[in-house]
Amino acid sequence: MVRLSDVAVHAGVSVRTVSNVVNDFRHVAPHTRARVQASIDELGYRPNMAARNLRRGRTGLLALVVPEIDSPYFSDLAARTVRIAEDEGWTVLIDQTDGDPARERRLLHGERSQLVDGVIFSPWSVPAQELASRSDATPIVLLGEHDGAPPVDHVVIDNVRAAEEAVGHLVARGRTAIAAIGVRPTLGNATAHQRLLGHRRALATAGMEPRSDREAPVGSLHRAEGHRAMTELLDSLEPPDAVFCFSDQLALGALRAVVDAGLRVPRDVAVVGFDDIEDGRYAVPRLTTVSPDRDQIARLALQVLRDRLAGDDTPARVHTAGHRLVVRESS
Amino acid sequence: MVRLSDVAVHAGVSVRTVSNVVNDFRHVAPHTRARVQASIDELGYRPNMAARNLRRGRTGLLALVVPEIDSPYFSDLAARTVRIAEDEGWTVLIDQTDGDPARERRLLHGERSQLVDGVIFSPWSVPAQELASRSDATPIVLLGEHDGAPPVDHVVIDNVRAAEEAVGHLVARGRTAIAAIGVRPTLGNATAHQRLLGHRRALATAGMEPRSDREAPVGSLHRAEGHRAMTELLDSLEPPDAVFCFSDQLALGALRAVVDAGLRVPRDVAVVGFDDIEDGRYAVPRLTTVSPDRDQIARLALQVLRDRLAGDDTPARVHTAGHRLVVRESS
DNA sequence: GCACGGGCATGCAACGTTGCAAACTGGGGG
DNA sequence: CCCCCAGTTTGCAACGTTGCATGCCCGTGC
Repeated sequence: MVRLSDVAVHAGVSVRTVSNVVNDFRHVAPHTRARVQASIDELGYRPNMAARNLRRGRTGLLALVVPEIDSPYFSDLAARTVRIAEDEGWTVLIDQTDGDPARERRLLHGERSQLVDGVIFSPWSVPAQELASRSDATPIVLLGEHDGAPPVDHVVIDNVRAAEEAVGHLVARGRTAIAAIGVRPTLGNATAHQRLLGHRRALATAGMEPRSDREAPVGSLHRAEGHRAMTELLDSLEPPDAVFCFSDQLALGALRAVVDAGLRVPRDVAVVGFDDIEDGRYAVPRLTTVSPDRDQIARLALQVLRDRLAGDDTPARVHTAGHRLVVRESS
Repeated sequence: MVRLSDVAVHAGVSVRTVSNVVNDFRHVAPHTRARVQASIDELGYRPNMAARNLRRGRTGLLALVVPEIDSPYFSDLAARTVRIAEDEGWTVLIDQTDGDPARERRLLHGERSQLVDGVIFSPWSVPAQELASRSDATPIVLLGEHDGAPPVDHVVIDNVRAAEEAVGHLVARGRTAIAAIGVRPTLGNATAHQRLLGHRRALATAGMEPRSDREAPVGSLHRAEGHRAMTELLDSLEPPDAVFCFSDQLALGALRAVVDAGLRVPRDVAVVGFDDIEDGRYAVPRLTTVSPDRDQIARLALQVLRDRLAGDDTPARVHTAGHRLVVRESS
């Protein structure tokens, strides 16, 4: 390992001067800078991050905690976050909870606290009240709503309104038996609840009765669950002619279930998803969906952390990112 | 921030003893351990990773460098790697190159070298010879083959054989005009070349002539390119009746192109992909594909790094993971 | 000619931890 | 009764870096 002192000896300057060159300190004479830089290059010096972090009290790392990195929505979000964070000089560490409450809890309460400067947390099963009782001092920002507005910064989209728009679109298309897939029994996850609320509101606006047998719960947001739920809906006495799914993954599973039942989309059943994942754009038929502004979500989350790290101690706020309904072939 | 010394004062022992408790050192009296642990819990002590890393000379971090985290293949691989690495006490940092040669180069030559203990690198555009000239001492393991067998550890699958099996399957299905999509002009990426080789071999075995107008190059491995390439193939004078795509993403794009052309899969054109991403399992029709054993890939890569960090300095080797052809509806 | 100031270079100390080796304890054997 | 040893605890130093404060040098202005 090459240290600053090695470079200093090689260049015939002090350790401090080498450090000044490495850190682009202003007051370094051009020829000194050039000489030191030459030594750095020749010796192949790399700053020791551990030492730098220790001295600076910052690591330059952020944790992005998601239920699963291999779900399209989160991998897309992760990719954007990594890119945007990099532009601001941060490196992102991705943590996967698999929805495991124990793991979420550990990460929430500071498992990474001395390793990262801040945490972007997408909770799955940890209840809101527990978020509030967090004692760790590392700045954190939550993705997604949580009931009871815990005193933690949030980045959200307007899920109620988005769901309302999606279902309103189905109504406008003349659908009369509109089901929802994606209801979550877990209280912790308010996102599903908000979307259900929007769904019901749109039905109410259209003068339709919400029917609990058309609000299908799921165990996960994966395709398989969408497939299963849709199959059950189609097997019911009064099958729906449209379905609003709380994720594109569910929608793609549902799409497949419609095909498996010998029906056509959108002729027999219209399908709308949520998330705007790439698969939906290439599905047959192309999936109508709600597209959250992920870049804005990532940017807002990073901005919150940046502000908090800069000493901003105003009360926690909720930051709302945009969304839009993208109508394609499936509805 | 709570330090070891704070805990030491609180528990009435030396700093070193607290450290011994934190690190599960054997020779600590049970009652001492209990008392120290109580202080740790009460004060909410968290080890300072920067200091620990500096002292130990290890960070416990690994970098996983992939072209893009939001492509299904890599996000799936990343998810598995993170899980398996965690079991071994490692934390994985995911780096995204976007296929940018400059960024690949930086990461290859040690941009992260003082931050991570090892690197799992999935190169995209950096040529093999440059891999060989790597001077950085951080252990590295490459995913995917590279011509010229540079002196770096590799984890691969037998791409030639896998491609041969895939195309052989199309031959067995009675297809006579079999195209390939995914040829890469870049010399660096030998994977595409290997798959093309397997494709040609299978054709030769079946007594068919390889035709360069049925070997479609692509600019990326995304759906859009698969769509474009397939559209062009279908527009040719003698359109193929089957296509082997070098990735599932390409295959899904191709699938869509067939539908857009008013044709049916597999009746008019059979489609086979490569990677076994989840979307393929739910596509309409379900995609036939080559499924690499990703868990084995991740495990092999981690094992290589573990061995190298333990001081193994035997010559670099090539480690081959398994694969299998999964026949579904698209062929 | 001298004082001053801005640009530049440096020495010292400290960040929080762990490796090392030494020091202490109590119990059993000589 | 003393010594030895295993078990336990401790002090010291060092990991490589950067903040702070200081000192040096040279050019400018009086």
